[in-house]
Amino acid sequence: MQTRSKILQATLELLEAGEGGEIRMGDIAKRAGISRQALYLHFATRAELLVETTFYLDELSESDKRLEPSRKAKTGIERLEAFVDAWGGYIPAVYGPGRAMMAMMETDDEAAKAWNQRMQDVREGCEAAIKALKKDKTLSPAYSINDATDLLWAMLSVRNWEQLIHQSGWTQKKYIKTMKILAYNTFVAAGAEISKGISK
Amino acid sequence: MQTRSKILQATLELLEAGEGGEIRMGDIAKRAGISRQALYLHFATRAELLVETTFYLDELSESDKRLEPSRKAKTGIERLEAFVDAWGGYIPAVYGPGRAMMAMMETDDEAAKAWNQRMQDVREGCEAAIKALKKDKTLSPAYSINDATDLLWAMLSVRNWEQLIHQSGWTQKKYIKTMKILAYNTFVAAGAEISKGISK
DNA sequence: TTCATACTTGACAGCATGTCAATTGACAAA
DNA sequence: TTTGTCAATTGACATGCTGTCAAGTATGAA
Repeated sequence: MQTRSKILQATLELLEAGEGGEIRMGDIAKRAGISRQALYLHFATRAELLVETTFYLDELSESDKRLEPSRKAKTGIERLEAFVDAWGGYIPAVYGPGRAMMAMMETDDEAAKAWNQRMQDVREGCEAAIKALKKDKTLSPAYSINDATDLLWAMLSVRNWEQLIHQSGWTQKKYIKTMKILAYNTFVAAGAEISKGISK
Repeated sequence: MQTRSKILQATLELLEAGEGGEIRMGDIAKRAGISRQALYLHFATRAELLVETTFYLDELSESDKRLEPSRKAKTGIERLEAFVDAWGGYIPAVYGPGRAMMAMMETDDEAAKAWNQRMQDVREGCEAAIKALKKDKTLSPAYSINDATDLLWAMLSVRNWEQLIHQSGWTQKKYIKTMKILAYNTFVAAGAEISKGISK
């Protein structure tokens, strides 16, 4: 049972560092200090290994704890901001495995389903924030709940993060700060009281 | 010289239809009605073929003509809207080849450079629109020119379109309409006169 | 001592890209 | 008519990856 963890750990490390190109099964084996075949004793396919790696990552980083402030928020505005903080702050960690999974989506149905499931969870977070705004009557009248959810989901997508960080060279801090402003300006109805978190 | 066109046409057709998985060199050859090896007589690598296909597509759809209304716009606000119309309307056509190119970016430097170059062109379009707003003093004070450009670029990215159309199931019409509203609300300073184009 | 379990070693099939060499067929110029 | 060139064909092959298979090894428990 220890080998399994060694494999997952090695996979994670390679994916996080992984600038140049694809990570091969052989690379992971080497890093974990075992034979390539031993990988297949624990994970039937590359896709399965990647999926399990994302679950492993969730355990490691206690991803549900990150969402606590968002769930505890009193107002819709606070909830929106807390969610941007929580998920936006988690993206850098998911990005390694996520990139690999997204690359596999073209060819591998298994991987596609797994990744889409995880992204659906994020959508639910978006929806909860939007609904909290709606409940407070601070949701902008420009969008329905569904449209606002879709839009927020797209804004906070891994691809969008990738674009801003890697193509535009933004820092993580700038990303969070700007996404908060953007989310606020987009979804909070004009005239709603200004949240303290948004200062400047 | 005719074979070359047949190849490019076949590639385009396959990429446009291409729902299921990757398009192989053999598939393209079959579709074009020639041998797989003949492809390599015209294009050294798969990456090169894809790059040339995007240029071919530009010719076919007279992509520069699409941008004319944007360049001719009198006000910054009009220019922003026209640009969203032009590029947003072109995305469905680029998406087929684009998806293939983006998938190759992980592994192929050549493809990555070519696609990034094309996306850089889009960025210039974004920048021009933002600068036009700035010139009119209708750019929202929340963002610098660079940040606004990066943000608009991300909003109008192919990935964002993909997310909204394929994950959220939006129609193209809804996409254009909503992106216009979003761009307007985000980048146009409060108090600036309302453009006719944005009506409902 | 015996047996099961986890791992290793090495070979191999499948499948894609890209290369190479020999051949065919058409068309043009001497 | 002959010769040369050019585009395309055919078929074999190297490479590099994933995933499979079979046989062997080490460790620890019964």
